[in-house]
Amino acid sequence: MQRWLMKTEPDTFSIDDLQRRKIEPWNGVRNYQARNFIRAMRRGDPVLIYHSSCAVPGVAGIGKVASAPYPDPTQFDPKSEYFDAGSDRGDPRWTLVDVAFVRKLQRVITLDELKTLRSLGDFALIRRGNRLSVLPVSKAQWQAILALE
DNA sequence: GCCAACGTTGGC
DNA sequence: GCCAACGTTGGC
Repeated sequence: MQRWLMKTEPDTFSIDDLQRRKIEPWNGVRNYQARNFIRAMRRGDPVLIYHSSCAVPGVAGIGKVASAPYPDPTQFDPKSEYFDAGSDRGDPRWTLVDVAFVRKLQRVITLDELKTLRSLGDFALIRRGNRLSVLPVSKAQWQAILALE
């Protein structure tokens, strides 16, 4: 089992939206490194849901991977903002998983707090200039983050 | 294959 | 809204 962190912009899709929907196809990831992490996901893997590009960026809740990785259908939909004319149906370029709601945190654990957590070690989320929207979280990092709740 | 231009992400 | 970081594109 591996642990992950997935970013979402709460103005577009927040932890509350995930709670209402219960399960959501996590479409629109269009970065090869993030895609490769998605392809390594397995059903049941725990996921930190992170709110980005908002007033208080931080970890807002917990989800879990609820499907095997499969081709992101939006890449073949010309009407979708995620359409990719270069993707081949025989060998789709972009992959997603379904993410299920597990719980909201009692409070958002902010990026500011995470930056001060020495125990996180080298963590991609708090590296300067980081833009990865899907990244792995070690067991130690997972526990250190949730200990702040 | 290099690299300048351009686009996107995301914190502030 | 600004801008640093960095990925992608395309001319050469």
